Amino acid sequence: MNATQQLDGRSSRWQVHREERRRELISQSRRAVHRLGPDVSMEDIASAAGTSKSVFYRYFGDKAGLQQAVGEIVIAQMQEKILTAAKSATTAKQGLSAMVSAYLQMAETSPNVYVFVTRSTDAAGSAAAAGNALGNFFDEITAMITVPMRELLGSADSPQVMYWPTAAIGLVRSAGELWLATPASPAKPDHVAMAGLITNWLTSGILPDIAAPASPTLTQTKETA
Amino acid sequence: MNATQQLDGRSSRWQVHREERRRELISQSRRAVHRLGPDVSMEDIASAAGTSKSVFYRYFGDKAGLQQAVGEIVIAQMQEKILTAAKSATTAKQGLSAMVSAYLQMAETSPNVYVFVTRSTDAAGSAAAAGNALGNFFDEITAMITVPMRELLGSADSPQVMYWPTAAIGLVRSAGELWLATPASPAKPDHVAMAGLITNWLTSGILPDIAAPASPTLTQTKETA
DNA sequence: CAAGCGTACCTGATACGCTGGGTATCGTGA
DNA sequence: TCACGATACCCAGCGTATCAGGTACGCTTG
Repeated sequence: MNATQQLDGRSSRWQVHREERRRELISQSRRAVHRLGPDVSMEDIASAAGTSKSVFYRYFGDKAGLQQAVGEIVIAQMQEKILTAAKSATTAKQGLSAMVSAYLQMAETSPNVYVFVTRSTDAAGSAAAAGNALGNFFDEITAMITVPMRELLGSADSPQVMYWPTAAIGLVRSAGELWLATPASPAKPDHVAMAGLITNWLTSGILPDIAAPASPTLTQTKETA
Repeated sequence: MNATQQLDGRSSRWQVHREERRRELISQSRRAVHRLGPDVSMEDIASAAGTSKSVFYRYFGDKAGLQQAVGEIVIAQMQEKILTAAKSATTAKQGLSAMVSAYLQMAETSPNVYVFVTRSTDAAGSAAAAGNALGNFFDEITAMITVPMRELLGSADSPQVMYWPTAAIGLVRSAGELWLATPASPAKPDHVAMAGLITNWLTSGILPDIAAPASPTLTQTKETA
């Protein structure tokens, strides 16, 4: 019971060390995944970090914990970028565009880390848990949409607030991953153009593109305007 | 060289049997996954089908092969439902709505099978292959949107045709899985309402819901009208 | 033409290798 | 003494190898 006190010098001495070490382990993991791919084993991650598995299991519990820890770092960096962009944004659409752009940039920075962080690691069980515990990674991103949207709409439990943020993330994710996997070519949109396309699809849907079969340049212009 | 002929009756006599058996194994697998969850081992599937692993590996190569085989059956059933609904559809939006509805119904029929079929089984490797080889399951569904869309727009390689179908599937998938995982409550939209919401988001985006914070009923009406 | 043997292929089962996640044991340093 | 960290270990699960049957086909031969 006195263990809850944590006032023992022999305990508190480790606190700072643990936090520091944890950050270091996460950073090393990120590098290892970036180099070795999203399917790295815990053992390979550990040895790439110059230590052994037991350390990682002590710090993160299991592999899902490590994925989540790395994911939080990645999200934090993304969030930072979004917040600076949001300062100059006036409309909700501009804020959304900033998020899409940040998402693409995150995935682009290291596809391996992106996949690693994104995979849900099952962990859950039989039924439809796949949708619910969607890895906690997307949950955090979803919250970044849900919160502003809720105060924009007022109603807290409308189907829009309940489902649209998740739906939007799904669209961004799918389109982004395909874009990421597409080999470079003249036809491939660049980062900005892709973010514009996606943002327009989210806000206005596909009908405008059907009604007026505009050139991609036109569509892109519509976004930046 | 005469081995390429393959006219030997000792070989050909198995053709019909193999096809029949294969269908039976897929059907048994579907049942087994439905009962035992999406994480069933090959051994459990085999014993549930009254046989042993070796048969399954002979017929499907590996687990990914089995997943794909089951997936094709599921897609075929879904496609059948869509085609009948598409006969009475006149606008592209109605066709889209039919697809969304069919997708939701498919997932709803057996969440376990849905998850089993949906999971990509990695199989791919290091880089951004996750987006490209998205399991072949979503690829087939994507094609169901791409083909009509291409002839509607004319241009075959516009970014819209390249990316929107995948993006749309991503939206449907995310929203559908969250909807599936949501416990039943008065606030939860039913099948039809959810399909209407999703279809509207795909065609018109979220702006209409923001500009006029309509009640869900209104939004739903807009779709059925 | 018909009996019979060899052939091609399928079936189902068990045993095994291997990888990878997660745990328990034990030595070590402040 | 206590947390740390490395090694050894366990276990599940995928995929492979091997083996003993079983049955229709087809070619040969009397």
